[in-house]
Amino acid sequence: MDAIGCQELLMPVINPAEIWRESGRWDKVGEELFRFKDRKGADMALAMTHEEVVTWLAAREVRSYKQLPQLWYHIQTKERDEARPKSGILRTREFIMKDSYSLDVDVEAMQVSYDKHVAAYDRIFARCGVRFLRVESDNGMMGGAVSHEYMAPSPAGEDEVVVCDACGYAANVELAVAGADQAAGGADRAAGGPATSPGGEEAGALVEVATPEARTIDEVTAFLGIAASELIKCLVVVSQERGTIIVLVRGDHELNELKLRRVIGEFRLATADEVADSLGVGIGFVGPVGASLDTFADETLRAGTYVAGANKDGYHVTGVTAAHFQAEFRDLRTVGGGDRCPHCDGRLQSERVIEVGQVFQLGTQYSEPMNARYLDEEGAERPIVMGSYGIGLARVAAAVVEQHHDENGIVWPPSVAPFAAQVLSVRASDAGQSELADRVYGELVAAGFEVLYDDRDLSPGIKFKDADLLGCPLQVIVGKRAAEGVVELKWRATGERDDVPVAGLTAAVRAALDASF
RNA sequence: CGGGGUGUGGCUCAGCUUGGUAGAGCGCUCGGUUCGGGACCGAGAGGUCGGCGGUUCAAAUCCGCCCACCCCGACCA
Repeated sequence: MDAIGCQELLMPVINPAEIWRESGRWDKVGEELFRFKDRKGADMALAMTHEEVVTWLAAREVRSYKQLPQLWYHIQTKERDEARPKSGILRTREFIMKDSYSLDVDVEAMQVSYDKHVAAYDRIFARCGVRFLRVESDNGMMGGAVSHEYMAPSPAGEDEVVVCDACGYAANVELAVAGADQAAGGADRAAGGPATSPGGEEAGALVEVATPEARTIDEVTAFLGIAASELIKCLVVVSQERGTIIVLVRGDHELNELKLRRVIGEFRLATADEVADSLGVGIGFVGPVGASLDTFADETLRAGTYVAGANKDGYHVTGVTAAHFQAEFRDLRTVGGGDRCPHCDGRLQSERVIEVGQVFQLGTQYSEPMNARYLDEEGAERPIVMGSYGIGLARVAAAVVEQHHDENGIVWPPSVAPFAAQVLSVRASDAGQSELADRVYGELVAAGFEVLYDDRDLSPGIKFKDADLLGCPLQVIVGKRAAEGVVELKWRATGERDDVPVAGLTAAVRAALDASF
């Protein structure tokens, strides 16, 4: 952060509600924001992130374009009232974040600050030993336009991304798009299947078929002997802004609620009663053809011929194409492994990941409402253009451990190891060993290394196992050759050991750590 | 908020089905032996069985309510 010109600040955890009201997030973020009242009854919040504080500060400090750009960062506790803290240290209600903020004169300048952060983050994660993907992401409640997430592949992760190994396209499944892929769709099924109409894209004949008691995708595919990809999945949702509407995705696809939310705003699934009231049909037999509600369909359904609910209890219709119903086509489905890359002919792979960082181009999302403005060269007042950039420290630690361990425990990369080395005496009850171990520990500390010392009088097996478990990059073992002034230097990562005279130990440790960078 | 699970020495758990004097392993204490990859022998200490109420001659065990924690989902920068 310092290397790209950031200044470190310390910002308050306790925020007056006022600044959160100014930014609009007091009402927008909901229960995730910890709120309380002070003794005077004034609303307060525990900051979950610091855009408001930064913008408030910028509004008071920045007057002129000559003061820009500014890059500010801090490393601090953040608070979020998570609905369900889980996964060890991956999702907690109190956590430490490094976050920084850029203040610029315009979008082009902000892009420069953004690119600086991307470059710095690439270096930071590489140095921490984290294998990561930088993926396109959703901005969530942050607002703004462009956003990327830093994702560390790990089965322990809570997020999922898709990656094209041909062109490098990578995106969070929350917003990933897939290329058109006719092959998997209903249209190209071999003729003769019940879903295929001879006319292809033209509106062929609709045929009503009795499908008693076949409501779910599984039941209908089993009953008709067709693939799920030949069905239209028909969901009825209630939107705050648009009322009750129909949403269509292909039978083998999943609705991406985030994508739909971007189209229709907040929504929930309709209850069976609501479906019956608005369409007069049971929930398993709803279809787009002849339905009286506004309809949104996933792009995939533009092509192909499908089976869909007949809006009549106990019946489905076959031969349904896009020409048979009125709908607004949008990208609404969740992309997964095996889908076609939107940018090339490659296939997408999906991967579980730990989100370790995220960068946002905020634009004037905060500076406009909070009046953070400057005078440009012409003397015109303009809003500051902002970016924000976060790294979850505990998550980095978790990702490092998930990616660097073996059957014996953690294998810390030297850059992030809590201690560079662990000194242990094999037999603490042996005066010679203890004295030498004390001396070695003292010398290493004096030489500026962070050292952990296991001087417990326990059996050697326990001490070796514990040292491996803790995973310091180097172990200095003071044992049977103590009398000769020789100790053993062991590399945790490889298990490689060298006997080293105490006189050369400090130099050997320094050389070993230098070599690992 | 919905679904599932678990609460028994410090820790991990058995016992509950079929009610009848509360157990094991690890850890801990003391003595002795051992000592380069989680040693061994011997002797000990340690539990209102999550809480409240009920059934019963008798409840860790059966019933009801409550509490806490864990997992899955919803949710989530």
